Amino acid sequence: MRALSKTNLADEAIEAIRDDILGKRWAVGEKLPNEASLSAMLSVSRGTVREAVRVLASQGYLETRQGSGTYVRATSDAGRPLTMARRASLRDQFEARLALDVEAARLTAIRKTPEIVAGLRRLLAERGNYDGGNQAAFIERDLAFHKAVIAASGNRAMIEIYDFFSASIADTIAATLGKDIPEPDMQAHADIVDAIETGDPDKADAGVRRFMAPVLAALDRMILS
Amino acid sequence: MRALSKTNLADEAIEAIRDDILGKRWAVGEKLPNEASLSAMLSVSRGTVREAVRVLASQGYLETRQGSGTYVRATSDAGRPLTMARRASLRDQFEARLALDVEAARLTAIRKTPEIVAGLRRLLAERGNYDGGNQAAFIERDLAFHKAVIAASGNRAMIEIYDFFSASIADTIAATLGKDIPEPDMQAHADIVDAIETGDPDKADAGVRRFMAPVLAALDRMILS
DNA sequence: CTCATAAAGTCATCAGATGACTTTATGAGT
DNA sequence: ACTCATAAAGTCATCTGATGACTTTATGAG
Repeated sequence: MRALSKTNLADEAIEAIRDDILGKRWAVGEKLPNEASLSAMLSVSRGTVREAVRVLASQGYLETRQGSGTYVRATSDAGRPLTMARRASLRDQFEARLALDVEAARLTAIRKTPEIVAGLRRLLAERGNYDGGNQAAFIERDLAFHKAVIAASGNRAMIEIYDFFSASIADTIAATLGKDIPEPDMQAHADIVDAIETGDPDKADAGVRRFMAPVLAALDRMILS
Repeated sequence: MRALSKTNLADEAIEAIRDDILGKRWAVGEKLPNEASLSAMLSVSRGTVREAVRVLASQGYLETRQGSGTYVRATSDAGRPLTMARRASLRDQFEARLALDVEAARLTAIRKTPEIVAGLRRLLAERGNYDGGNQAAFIERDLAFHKAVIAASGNRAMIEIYDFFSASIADTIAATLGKDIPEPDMQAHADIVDAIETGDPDKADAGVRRFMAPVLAALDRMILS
């Protein structure tokens, strides 16, 4: 390890600056030295410093304000763990997805509008029941419904994470499991929409759990067998 | 929306190039035009192109080989959404965290062992009540308890995401809010452990919601004021 | 003391040049 | 013809210097 940087001053600059951020050399909100100073400190040109700073800004560590300076936005390493979350077991991923599905259904039940309910009913109708045909297409239609529920919750953080998981789950299914997906429970799905329409978070909650339970049970059977 | 880029050619360049990558303009492994050409295409200087390319390389989309060229490494978008989740509002982040807290408490109630319960009680005792002292330290002790619940659930995916959010939330609080954190509800916390001990998922669920409700309410007040 | 204005500080971007590395073309020797 | 060392061309890596735009601070008149 190490010493793998023959021609890459910018990457070294990135590491040096990130280490200082993680090492709390500058507090959150504090201003970094200006580009000229960093350039001198690291013994690289201003252009190289700019490339490093822009990468760190794109990763959420820094924030640059023209005319003012460059500031620390976060001193944590968050964001990196997520690639690990994707490597968790499929069951764990489904369980995490369930947590989001439940909470989003609750929120949507509270924040619902007639338009939202109508949209969900339309998506559910389009989804239909699995007729034995193109499985990938059906999964996509099913996912469109669930994403719509999440989107209707209005919670951006949950939307992003759900996207992350659904993509990851779809990949895993395609790569490892193939056909053995449990039946989709149309009635449970319809119940969820009904609960949202009547504004009952607990019923929406229960509906989500009901439709997800057989999926998790099926996964458990696969793990045991 | 859009047209929010007064002084940020590099970000526009990043988007333009990423869109072309996502739009499969160049296949995986294919070589991009050289820096001078990209510079001309986008009507920006080479330095700006380099900043954009380096960001995309740091995100896994591109790979540069000195003397050879710049190549497409991946055309998928997985992993990117999470950086966006961090930019969601603090309330959204808390709500997402709640989803995980609830589900983890449920799972832990089902999968509990005497050792787990004892560990949680110990952490809760260490946490204590907020005595007006070092706030950051208290938040850390509080977080240690919640993380232990998540860890006890045994769900790796949720552990990783929780880490992601708690770090992000801690940063945001430190940077923007300062002192106005709502009271911690010790009784609700103790109730959670009790519910876990008796193996009652619904009670654990309710306990989590009870302790989190005032936090979300406080955030709503801040948004309104 | 207030506030408009000037000055200084800093990031954003550009242009040109040199070095280092990779790929391709060349051509002598076999 | 074929091989292969070498030259040439192409490309990224980095540096230097300069100008514009924006923000913050200092200034001074009222």
